[in-house]
Amino acid sequence: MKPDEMDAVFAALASEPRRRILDILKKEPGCNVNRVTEFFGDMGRIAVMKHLAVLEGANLVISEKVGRERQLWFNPVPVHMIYDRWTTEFSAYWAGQLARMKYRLENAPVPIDRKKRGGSRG
Amino acid sequence: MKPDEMDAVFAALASEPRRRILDILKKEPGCNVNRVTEFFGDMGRIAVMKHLAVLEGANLVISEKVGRERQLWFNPVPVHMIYDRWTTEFSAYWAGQLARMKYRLENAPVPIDRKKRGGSRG
DNA sequence: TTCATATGTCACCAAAAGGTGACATATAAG
DNA sequence: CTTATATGTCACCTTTTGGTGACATATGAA
Repeated sequence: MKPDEMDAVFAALASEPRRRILDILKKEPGCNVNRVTEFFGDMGRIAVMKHLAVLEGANLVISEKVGRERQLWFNPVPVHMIYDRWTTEFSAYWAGQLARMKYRLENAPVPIDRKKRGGSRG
Repeated sequence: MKPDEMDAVFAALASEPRRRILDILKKEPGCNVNRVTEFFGDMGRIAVMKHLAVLEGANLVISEKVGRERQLWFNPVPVHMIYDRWTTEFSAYWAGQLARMKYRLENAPVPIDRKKRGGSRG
C-alpha cells in the first residue's frame, strides 16, 4: 500500500459523517445517493456526493450506475489492508514497549535516564 | 473511544510526514524537536512543531519538557484502540461479506438483483 | 413529447490545514 | 552579566476542505 493510498484512506476515515456513510452502506448495501442523504438532516445532497467522492477516492466505497441510479457499496479491503499492516508493523513494537513500559502506557511517558532528576515520589 | 478522538487519530495518521515522525520517534524515543526536524530536508521547525501538535492532540505523541528540551515519545495506545475496534466491529462484516463476495472484492462490486439487466457476458 | 426523478457539474464562499519568517522566552554555558 | 541553544508564539499567506444554490444531463413513466 503506497503512502498516497494510506493518506486517502485515513483522511476519508477522519470524518464522522463519512464513517457514518460507511455504516449506512453496511446496513443498506447497494442503496443510492438520495437514500444516503435521507439519513442526514443537516447536510444536503451535494455535500453527501462530495463525501462519497472522498470515500471512492480512498476505495472505501464502490459505485455502479444502474439506470439513472448510482448503487453504492462499502468496500472493506482498504481497512483490511491497514489492519494487516498494523498487525505486522506494530505488533513487534507493542511487544517491546509493553514489556518496557508495563501498564504505565496511558498514564505517563517514560523519561530516558539522561540526567538524574530527583527521586520518584510514590 | 469517542468520535472526536477517532477523528483526531485518523486525521493525524492521514499525513505522510506525520507517519514519518512516528517512525522517527519509534527509532529514537525521547529525542527532541530539532532532532526530528533534521530528518526533513523540505520542512522547517515550525511546520514540524505543528505536526507534533496534531500528533499530541491525537495522543499519538507524548512530550515532556526536560530542561530546555522537549522529549518526544510515540504512544501506541490510540492505534491499539482502533485496532481493537476493527477486530470486533469489522470481523463479523468481513466474514459475512467475504462469504458472499468470495474473492471478487478487489475486482468488482456485487450488484443487487433488483431488476433483471440482461445476462452477464463473461 | 412531456413531466418527474436521480445524478452530475459549475461558480461561489467560509473555515481549516499547512507552510513561512520574525520575534519572545527559557535554559545552559562561559 | 553575555551568548548560544531549544522551544514557544505571532501575523501572514496559499491551498484544501466542506458546504451551498443554480443549472445541465440522463433516465423512467405516461
